[in-house]
Amino acid sequence: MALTMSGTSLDFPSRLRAAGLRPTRQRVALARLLFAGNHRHVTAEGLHAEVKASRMPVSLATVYNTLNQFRDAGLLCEVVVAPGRSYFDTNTGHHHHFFVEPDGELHDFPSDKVTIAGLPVPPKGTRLARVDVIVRVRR
Amino acid sequence: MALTMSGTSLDFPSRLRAAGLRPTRQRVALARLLFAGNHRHVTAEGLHAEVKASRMPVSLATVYNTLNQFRDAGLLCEVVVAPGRSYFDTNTGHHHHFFVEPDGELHDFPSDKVTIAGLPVPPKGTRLARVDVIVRVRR
DNA sequence: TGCAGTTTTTAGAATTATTCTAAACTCCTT
DNA sequence: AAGGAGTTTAGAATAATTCTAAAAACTGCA
Ligand SMILES: [Mn+2]
Ligand SMILES: [Mn+2]
Ligand SMILES: [Zn+2]
Ligand SMILES: [Zn+2]
Repeated sequence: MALTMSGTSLDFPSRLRAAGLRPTRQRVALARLLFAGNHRHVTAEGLHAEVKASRMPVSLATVYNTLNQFRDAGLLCEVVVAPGRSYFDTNTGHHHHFFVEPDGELHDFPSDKVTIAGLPVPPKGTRLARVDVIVRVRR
Repeated sequence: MALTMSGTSLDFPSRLRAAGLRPTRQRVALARLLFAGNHRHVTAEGLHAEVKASRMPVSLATVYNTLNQFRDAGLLCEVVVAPGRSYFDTNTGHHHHFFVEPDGELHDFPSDKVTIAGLPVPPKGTRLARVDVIVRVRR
């Protein structure tokens, strides 16, 4: 019995190939930082600082490229909470966020306990893509 | 009987003074564009383009300054929907938004018909500031 | 109405987050 | 191993926003 988390494996090269991405050293290094443990909310700068501290540094341009590719491949989603502050979120399931100001921390909360009733129908000619709820809290 | 909308006046100098801001020509011009009609969602660039088309152009720096001051004074609120895209909203009451991608249009919908139940309590040491709901729709 | 003092405006430089460019490098198939 | 497509990278470029500091305008008071 392999030591894996339910539903995910630590074989990042395979997971990247399955997502249609070549498992390069850089992408595997970033995938490990992102997907080896609990769900995370990272900024490009933050992830770059982390990977720079490792034995296998990656350029900032590659961090941006990779985060965008992971998002486009559905491995991440992007959460915009403040002007010029965009987080990449390893939790791609339905959930919502607490945003703690002024620290800028972002915390998940499950959407299955939350009920949103009475949403109006989308404007003519559009269809629903996603509902984001951001609960802004202050210290 | 004066020709005013319920609850607001078109005497922008007075409204600015009431908000603690000197009624300069630039601020009055921008206030007229923002508050003379229905509620609006504007970007700094968009508002700058509008005022440039008038007889009384205003520098882009002043548009930014003024939008930030109006927001700080409670005359506007700021809505962030996409990376690098922040809207200033003349509707400062409780309400939520449709965001139409890829156009970038933002539409209000009233929050009084919407019920959000089951929100978890804010993290220890924080208290609720605001709940933003963004309904993302696509053409 | 004229001044003085303060606030505001402005052009342009600076900053920040992000994307682009194009040359060097790596991965994968044969 | 070679070839070619895909990827990485440093550095330049772009876009949104803020900062700087000098000029202009507002306001209260003479
Ligand atoms: Mn992006
Ligand atoms: Mn701002
Ligand atoms: Zn999340
Ligand atoms: Zn609105």
